Amino acid sequence: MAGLGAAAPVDPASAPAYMAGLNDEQRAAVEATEGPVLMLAGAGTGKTRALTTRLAHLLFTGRARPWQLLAVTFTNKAAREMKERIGAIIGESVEGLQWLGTFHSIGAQILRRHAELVGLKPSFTILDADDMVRLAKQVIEAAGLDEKRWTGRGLSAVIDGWKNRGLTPDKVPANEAWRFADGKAIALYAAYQARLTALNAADFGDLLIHNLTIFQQHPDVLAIYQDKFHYMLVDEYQDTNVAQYLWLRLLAQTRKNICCVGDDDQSIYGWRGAEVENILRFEKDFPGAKVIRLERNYRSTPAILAAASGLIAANKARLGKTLWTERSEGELVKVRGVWDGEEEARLIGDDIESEQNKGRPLSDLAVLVRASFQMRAFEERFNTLGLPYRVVGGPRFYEREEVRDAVAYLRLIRSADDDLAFDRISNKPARKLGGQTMQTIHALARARNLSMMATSRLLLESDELGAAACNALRKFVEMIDRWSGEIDTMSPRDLTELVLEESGYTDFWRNNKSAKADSKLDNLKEVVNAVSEFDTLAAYLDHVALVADHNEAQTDGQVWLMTLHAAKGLEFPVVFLPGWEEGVFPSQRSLDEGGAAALEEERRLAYVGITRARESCRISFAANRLMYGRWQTSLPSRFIDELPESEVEVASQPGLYGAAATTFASQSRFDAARVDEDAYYDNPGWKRARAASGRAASSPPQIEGRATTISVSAPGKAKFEIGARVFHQKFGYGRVTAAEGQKVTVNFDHSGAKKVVDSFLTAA
DNA sequence: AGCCTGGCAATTTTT
DNA sequence: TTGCCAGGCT
Repeated sequence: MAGLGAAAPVDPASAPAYMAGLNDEQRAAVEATEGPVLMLAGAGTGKTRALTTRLAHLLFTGRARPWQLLAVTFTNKAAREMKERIGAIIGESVEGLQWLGTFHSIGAQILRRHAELVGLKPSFTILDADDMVRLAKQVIEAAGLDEKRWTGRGLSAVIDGWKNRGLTPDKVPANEAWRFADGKAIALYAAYQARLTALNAADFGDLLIHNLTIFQQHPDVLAIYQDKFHYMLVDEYQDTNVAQYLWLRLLAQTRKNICCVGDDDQSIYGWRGAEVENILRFEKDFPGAKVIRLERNYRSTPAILAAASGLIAANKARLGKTLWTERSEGELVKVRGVWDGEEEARLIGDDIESEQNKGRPLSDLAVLVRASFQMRAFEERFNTLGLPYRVVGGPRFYEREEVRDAVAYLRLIRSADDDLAFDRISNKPARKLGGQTMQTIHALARARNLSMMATSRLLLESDELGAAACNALRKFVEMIDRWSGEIDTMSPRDLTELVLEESGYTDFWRNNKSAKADSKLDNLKEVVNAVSEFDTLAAYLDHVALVADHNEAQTDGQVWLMTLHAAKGLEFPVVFLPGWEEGVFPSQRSLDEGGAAALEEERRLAYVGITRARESCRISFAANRLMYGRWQTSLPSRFIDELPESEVEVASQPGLYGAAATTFASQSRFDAARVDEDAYYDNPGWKRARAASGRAASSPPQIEGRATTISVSAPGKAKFEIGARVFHQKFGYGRVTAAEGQKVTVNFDHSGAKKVVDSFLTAA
């Protein structure tokens, strides 16, 4: 984006240089400063640019000072990027933009200032997802429930769901109690919150929920912030949950200068509480809102855009946008069917090598999967080919055992009441504080409602513990006390090094002979490095809790491998989208849990996947897949059917779904096998087929193009009688035990009962 | 305290 | 099939 550099000082009166190069819509989005604005920004339409320019514009024109801008994002990465780009435009420090950050970090900032209003000390600890689960587990244990049936994970999910909706325990509708532990859910939630308060801790959800409580109960405090934030900007608005929505609405109430940016078609976090409804409803929530659509796409070829648009058109709940581009024709979207997952990995591996031979850097290529278990096949293939690849996501730095342990020491030093930290490291490395002693401490702590550290001190004054335990505990407590005493005298880095050495924690891993020990020690060093960048231990600990990502080395020359979720916001010249099979994508599990709404979300995920591609998008599916150690036959994803044919080039292996269907072109899009699926009559492919054959279709999708007539063979009757001996290429010989349309259950001699499509079978 | 073994489950995971 | 967890064993 030329011309946006730290350019000349700008006279607010003249046409500002930073506006140069913006298209009309982007410019409108920048200039519509007053009142509510919804910026509907399609994939690849220059959203970030419009948004950062808007903020720069507000500053340049003197409408706001940096500290009067509230700009919220979901990720630290987005916040960082925004800061950098604004800095590049205004050509000066962006230090003053203290209210540019994630919902959670801003929520935490506000909460620290008013913590006492919700019963916390300003030094409260921020708990992450893992801590939440542990705490939930303790609550379940304390309630005497069956811990096998009711897990910490389960409870924390329920609580998190309520928090996403802005519900404190007193506000949860009574009829939702059934959600956990036979109606005890709400009481458990209340107990969980009580524990948090006792621990002087807040979980992620609390960072916003407590804000809401404070705003609602203390209008004077709310007024401070309503007054403070002259202009508000929200990125990825389609991903906001109810709590975030309420928070925004409260803050925007008086000045109403709120600009929400998002794309309803890219809402893929519904399962985490995001409400697409928030964006769909914006104009009702903020009367008089201007809606600005960014529809000009600077990223992809027309075929890619048309394929994505055709697909997403099948969704009902959307505001609707039409992406367009000035780019000229490129290659069609490729759809390829293969025999099994291994072959799919081979195909994509070959493609990658051939792109590489054409001189394309590997970092131009990305493989995007629905779920991480799908990555393994590719990793194996890439390893055999010697293709360097890079997995994005996966276990993160601050989720690793050794890192969490190290951090737990620091947490306990900073905040003695942090029982979760106490629990975690009191006997790691082993220092003779075994289960017996811990139980005594737990019991007393619960009875007295004291923290474990406080309880320990009490116990040391008594004769409750045996001499050995007493000694061990005393040593531990004294050690922590000694370190705590150094918080203000030592640098965070020195203190961390001291703690890791003196506690014996480093030795714990040095003495560990397992293969992992080396990398664990490296990670501990990395913690020390990370701490060095902070002036105070407190600042570091907040960073750890809120900024879970850790700078990873920037590498080139590696193929990207990641989930579709992780790919949102990224783009690549060549994108591979494997695993487009019913059950995998759309994920059966999603569909089971969320029904029609979930299907739409899966479709948006597909849309996100396709729109990541700049030049080439290659979708694939396998007819057979090894899942959980069982071979499953699978049908091509309905999303493949929903791609407009004019934009797609299909190259399927012959005979995927039986000998009868060797070429799809003259049959249905792929094979006859799918014809019998009941759902088939409802899907757009069928409707299109009917429309094409001149019969009335209930709602033919409005897809333009050189659509060819699709002839669909009549649903077949079961070809095999129950009891018939059959042969299957993969499973060998077996006997038919049940038949339902073309789905036949066969008891195979060697691999047991399986459901297969009858076209795979031959009489034996 | 650490090791073994059976049972059970198995997306996505911005903070 | 793998991988995690809890409970029992040495």
